[in-house]
Amino acid sequence: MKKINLLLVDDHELVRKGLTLMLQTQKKIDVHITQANHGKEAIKLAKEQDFDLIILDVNMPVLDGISTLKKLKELAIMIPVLMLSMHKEEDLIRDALSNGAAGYILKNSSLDEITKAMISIMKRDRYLSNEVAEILINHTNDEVPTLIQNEFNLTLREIQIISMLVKEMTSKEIGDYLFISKRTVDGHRNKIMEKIGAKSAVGLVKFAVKYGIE
Amino acid sequence: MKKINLLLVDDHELVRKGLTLMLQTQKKIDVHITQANHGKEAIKLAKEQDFDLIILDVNMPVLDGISTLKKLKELAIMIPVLMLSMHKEEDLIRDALSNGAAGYILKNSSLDEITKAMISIMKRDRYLSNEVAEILINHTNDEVPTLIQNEFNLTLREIQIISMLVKEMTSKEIGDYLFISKRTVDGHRNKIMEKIGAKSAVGLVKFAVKYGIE
DNA sequence: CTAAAAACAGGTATTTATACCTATATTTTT
DNA sequence: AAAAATATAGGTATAAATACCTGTTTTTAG
Repeated sequence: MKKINLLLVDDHELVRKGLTLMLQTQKKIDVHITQANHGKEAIKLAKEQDFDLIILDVNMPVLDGISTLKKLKELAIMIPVLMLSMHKEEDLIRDALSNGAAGYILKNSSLDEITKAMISIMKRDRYLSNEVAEILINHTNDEVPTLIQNEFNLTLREIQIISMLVKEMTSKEIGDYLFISKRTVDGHRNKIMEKIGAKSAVGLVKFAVKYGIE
Repeated sequence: MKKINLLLVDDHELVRKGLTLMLQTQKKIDVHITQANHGKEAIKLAKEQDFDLIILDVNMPVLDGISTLKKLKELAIMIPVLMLSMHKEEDLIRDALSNGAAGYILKNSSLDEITKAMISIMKRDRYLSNEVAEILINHTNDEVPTLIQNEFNLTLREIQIISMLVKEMTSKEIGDYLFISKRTVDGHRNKIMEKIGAKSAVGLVKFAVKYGIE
């Protein structure tokens, strides 16, 4: 069997090392592992190199798992993605699957389950761990709330402005950069604060950090 | 240096393997590791064998970390315990420390930090990671500042000011609350930004969120 | 004991943010 | 086709933050 070229994305060194060790001590599959700390790094690597499989942690700083998944689809990077999560929240699972994740397993999975998932996905099948499958079966179709858009109705422009404000840019600097008036930027900023319920730019920054807009 | 006989308690195989690998690939300390899945198993092992150190996950099924810690004290098992946690909730940290935990670190710790913590604790010192220490400073009025050393040399007053700025309070509001001049608050804010290298209050908020001062 | 750092606070000036107002062209939704 | 939301941007005014200056008192460290 051919060596699997795996991109492993998780912000915890502990988890990366653990999975690496587990995969090295089994004989079903032969894996070469490249590691990434967070989504941003993963995207950079996925653009440069050709992987057979990506294992993506759901909860990460800088760029979370779901956002990374979306970004990969945007970039038309068609590498199958296995999501790895600490939590079994239904919303996250649905969000991941509806954004093209090939599988979803929990971090308490055994080595056996992880390799099974990897093999399935390499064969272009989907894989859900039993626990995850059960959640989806029992709680039927409610909606898939996309993290920020649906909850706060932020526009792409607004998110762009947020990300620049969080880089410590002033309204004037942002305006100059985007070739729009400082006033327009102010307008966007105020609209954003209104939408998310922030009293000042401070609340805006907290919001941004919380939702991984950086 | 003598071999440390470590009992590692975590319900995630991934984390146990990861820590095992990490500890094997460093040379500062020599460790023999016994693993346990959850608190109940840990207590059984601790009664049978003599360990030098216990690393205890906070969130576990069957018997969680804090309960295990309590149970160990009840049984007069005096092995030092280093708590390992995914979350930085103040209550958990206080609960752990007041029940005799010798240290508390987060799962995103580096290998270096983990070994540092282990060495400290083996010397019967306490060890708190910076993130954890800052949570305690911020929410305590004037308790135990001796434990705390942070890399930015922030004073307690400065951390207090940060925590209020992050609550979206203005300099004037903070001044009124603390019965000091708005100017003094401005002075503190500027000093803080200088120390942490922030260009504006935005950078200050990002710093605060990153270090769990909220 | 002396020197350094921290906490305090006033002055002045400039820049930035916030709070209101207004309006128009474009895009999206119904 | 009409209505709603978005992105644009100007005016005016106030509040807040930032950048300099200056100083005193208290606390901490060498």
